[in-house]
Amino acid sequence: MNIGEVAERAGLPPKTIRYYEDIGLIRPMRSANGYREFRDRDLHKLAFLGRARALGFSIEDCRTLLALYEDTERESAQVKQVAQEHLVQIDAKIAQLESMRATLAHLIEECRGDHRPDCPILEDLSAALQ
Amino acid sequence: MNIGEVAERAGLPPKTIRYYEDIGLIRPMRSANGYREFRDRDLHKLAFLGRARALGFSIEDCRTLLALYEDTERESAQVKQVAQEHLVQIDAKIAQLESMRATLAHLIEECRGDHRPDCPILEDLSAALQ
DNA sequence: GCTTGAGCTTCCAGTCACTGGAAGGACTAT
DNA sequence: ATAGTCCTTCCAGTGACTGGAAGCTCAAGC
Repeated sequence: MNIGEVAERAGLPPKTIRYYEDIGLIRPMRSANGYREFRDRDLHKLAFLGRARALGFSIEDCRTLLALYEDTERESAQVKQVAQEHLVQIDAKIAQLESMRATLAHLIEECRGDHRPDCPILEDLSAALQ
Repeated sequence: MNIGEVAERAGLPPKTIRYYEDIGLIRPMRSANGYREFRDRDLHKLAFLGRARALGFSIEDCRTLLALYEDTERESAQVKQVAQEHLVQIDAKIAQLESMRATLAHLIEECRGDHRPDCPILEDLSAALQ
């Protein structure tokens, strides 16, 4: 398979696939013409990466997960730990966004949003000292 | 005020304040020795920026909000619109994270996390191809 | 055989909002 | 005079791509 076909099937842009090769996540073969030649195994890895990225794992986490995936001697505890640490990060981000959301939604409610200049949103932002 | 004091009082690192000057958000004066000389107005702006950034507004949004803040002729509707668009983005991010969280939490529950290699998390990731 | 267009290659630069570090000048206290 | 802290500028790196330029390869049609 060339990069276009594998991109289609893995659901990743060709640019991203080249980038993943650059950083050593995959190692496709090369045809005589210099084109990358992807095998099923590469496609499978790329799909794995796409799914892991969609779950928000960092590239370094993906590297770890891929290594665990290829290691038939792995202990599932190792995988679970990576996933649990990621879940903690996700929860932290959600909490931060919820907090922003609450403040912002409150300010928006207070603001009349008309042609007059007085605005509780700007008042809040400008009252940030202390 | 020098940059150290204003950094302390605005709650922003000096590096960030220099960066904000670089991109034209603030324009502190200069003392004869080449040091930046911040006035109350600059401090106020920096605190405004810190608060807006803490609410997740992008730098470009901050630029807009700061301009509206300084424009006594503004209509509060303009401010409200910027804030509402930002709220939509926050909601989208929260939804995305909640979706990731749900999938990940489910997979983590399923995984025994012991010394054996079989792992529903890796199985899910590797089953990404249709 | 030639042309056209799509697909592939590499390389460089840009994104966003900083952050770290180096090299060196200015100020303060002893 | 010295030491230590604060300030300056400039350059490079972060994460994970993404856009674009310049050029090679391939398949189809005339």
